[in-house]
Amino acid sequence: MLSYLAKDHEIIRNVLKYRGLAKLKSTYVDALPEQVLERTGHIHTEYMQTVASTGRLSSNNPNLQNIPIRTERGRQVRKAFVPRNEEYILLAADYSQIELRVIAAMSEEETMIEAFKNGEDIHASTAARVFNVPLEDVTREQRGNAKTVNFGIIYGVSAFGLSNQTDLSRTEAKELIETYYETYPKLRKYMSAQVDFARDHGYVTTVSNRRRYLKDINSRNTIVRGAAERNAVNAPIQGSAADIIKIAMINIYNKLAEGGFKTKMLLQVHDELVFDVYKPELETIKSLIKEEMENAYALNVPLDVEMDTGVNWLEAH
DNA sequence: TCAATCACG
DNA sequence: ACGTACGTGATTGAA
Repeated sequence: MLSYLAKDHEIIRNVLKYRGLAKLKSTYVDALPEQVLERTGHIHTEYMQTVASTGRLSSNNPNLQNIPIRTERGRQVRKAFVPRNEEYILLAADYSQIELRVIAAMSEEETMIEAFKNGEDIHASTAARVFNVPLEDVTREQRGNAKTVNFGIIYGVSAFGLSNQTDLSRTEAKELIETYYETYPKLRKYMSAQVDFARDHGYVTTVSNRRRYLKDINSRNTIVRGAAERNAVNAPIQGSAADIIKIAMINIYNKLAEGGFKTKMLLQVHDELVFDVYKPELETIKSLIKEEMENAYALNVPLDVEMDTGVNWLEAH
């Protein structure tokens, strides 16, 4: 509501600005130095394996999966995460668009699979198709709207939700969603098949057969049932991505141990792994990690991993 | 103890 | 007519 009103009132913009700064100060700047363990000189997060209903990890005490990156002041916090000493460098390895690749693979949507096989910018590619323009004529706005739909689809967005998230009217949003499904017809089939499966069985599954039970899937309350139906679509996507990165983590852990490497795996942030790399091992480690992450699980689309190094976590992105 | 807010993917 | 995009954790302030 305040974001909505901000355009008309300076005081509301200032309230939001203050809150943003207060958040950074209380949650990160003040709190994190208190979390340094005296014995090691490091912050030690705790990973929970049985909290998130989709199979993701969660992180607490402190949460290191929500370190700021979206604002300039927030990025200054991320800079504080550094290698153990000057003989080491941080390496961040991210799965590129893993959830969209998973939904493309599970739905066997050929057009989207082809786009990934060709190494296309999926949001631009989607924009070109749904707005029916050549790839090189896609505007920033069109790509932005296509990106919002691509993400929204994974969550089961409505025309109302999409219009709130973009500058499109409800009617335009509805048309865009319809065109999207005409562009990627197997996606709609897949989503409705997941909901049907959930109605019959009471659960849905990921690529490695992790289940999420959906007790509300046959509820007579349309609101409650609608939420369960979105869960039926989203959980296999988010959960399969979680399965894949967990397999990669196990294989990387074993490879690091077998190879007697000094490099250590430090953090997991859902589609990203962060390593403290012993500099002489860097080139070996980079190819090892890329190989293990991209081949952790064979889908009918390629997985792509982007990596970068830096003297701090911000620079490694 | 809970809801609201806001940090992340 | 209704409500309206998934998954988390930390902090704050009121109940």
